[in-house]
Amino acid sequence: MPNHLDNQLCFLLYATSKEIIRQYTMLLKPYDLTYTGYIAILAIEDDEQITVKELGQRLFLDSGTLTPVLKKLEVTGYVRRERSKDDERQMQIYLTKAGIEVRQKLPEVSRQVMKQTNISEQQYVQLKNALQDILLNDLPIKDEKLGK
Amino acid sequence: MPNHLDNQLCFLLYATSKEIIRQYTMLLKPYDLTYTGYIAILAIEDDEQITVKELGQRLFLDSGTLTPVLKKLEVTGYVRRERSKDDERQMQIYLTKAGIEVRQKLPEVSRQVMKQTNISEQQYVQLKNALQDILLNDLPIKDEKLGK
DNA sequence: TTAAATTAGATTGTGCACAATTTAATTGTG
DNA sequence: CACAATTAAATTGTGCACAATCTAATTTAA
Repeated sequence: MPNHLDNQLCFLLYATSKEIIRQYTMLLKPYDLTYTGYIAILAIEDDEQITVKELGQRLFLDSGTLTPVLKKLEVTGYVRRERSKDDERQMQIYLTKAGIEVRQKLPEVSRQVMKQTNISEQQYVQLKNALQDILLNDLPIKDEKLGK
Repeated sequence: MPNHLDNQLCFLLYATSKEIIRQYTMLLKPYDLTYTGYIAILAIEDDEQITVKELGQRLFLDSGTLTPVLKKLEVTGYVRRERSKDDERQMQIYLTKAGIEVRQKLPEVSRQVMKQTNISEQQYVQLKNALQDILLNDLPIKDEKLGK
């Protein structure tokens, strides 16, 4: 790697993240899912109704990103979107039967990517902790979301 | 974090990477640089002529991403682009005087972001090694680029 | 040596990310 | 109550990423 980038943690994060997401994207194509659609479906529990705002908090994404993703998931048939009766500003999102079904198949995709990545259990844990620490420091407001 | 995402290394990589790049982006605005422009300038040595292809190998980016970025850097005045005399298919990219000057100021940006991140030296090294290992496993062809 | 294959870069199309703005609904306050 | 302030989602605009295609230049091989 080039002189001034090889010591840059950010560049490594950026490149590694892109590469792993590229692998997910390929494996998700058969399900007609993008990576963003994938994490959205994972973040919604089977029996849950969730607003765009709360989903955005879970995924660190805003409505500008989520609205088109959720609309596409709706067209594909994995979620439904309904205006909340209580508060007409809110959209209630929930999984359809097809969404619940595809959600059950997704851990296998994750397993396949992790297999290719081929890191040790120890490194996995270290990496997870280090990344959570960084997110904690950079997003102090959202501490509670990381379960710390 | 939501049940099924909190154990997902990929999601942590993705979220952390986005957050750190967002911080870079804010700090780079005064220099009229995006994060992609920033890593491009870092990857070009002061006295170097480099092709789009080789720059892409250093940055893990293709011409579809780099061409518009380099064109914008050219308009801003940080690089120049010239067709190679030897091989008319190649573009030779090199830093202008302004590019060399801004490049010298960039380590300070990186230092500021790392300060906010507030991770220990030990974690920094662990994280770097773990990420390099993953990139190595996922991009076996490009091993030599990681200096391993 | 020239036609086929390869290569470099540019272009096109899709899909995020995210800031900023807009719209509509709700809440808070005098 | 009325109206200002706030809020949720959608919209708009910019800038990547990356696959796929295209074009032009170069290389290979019959």
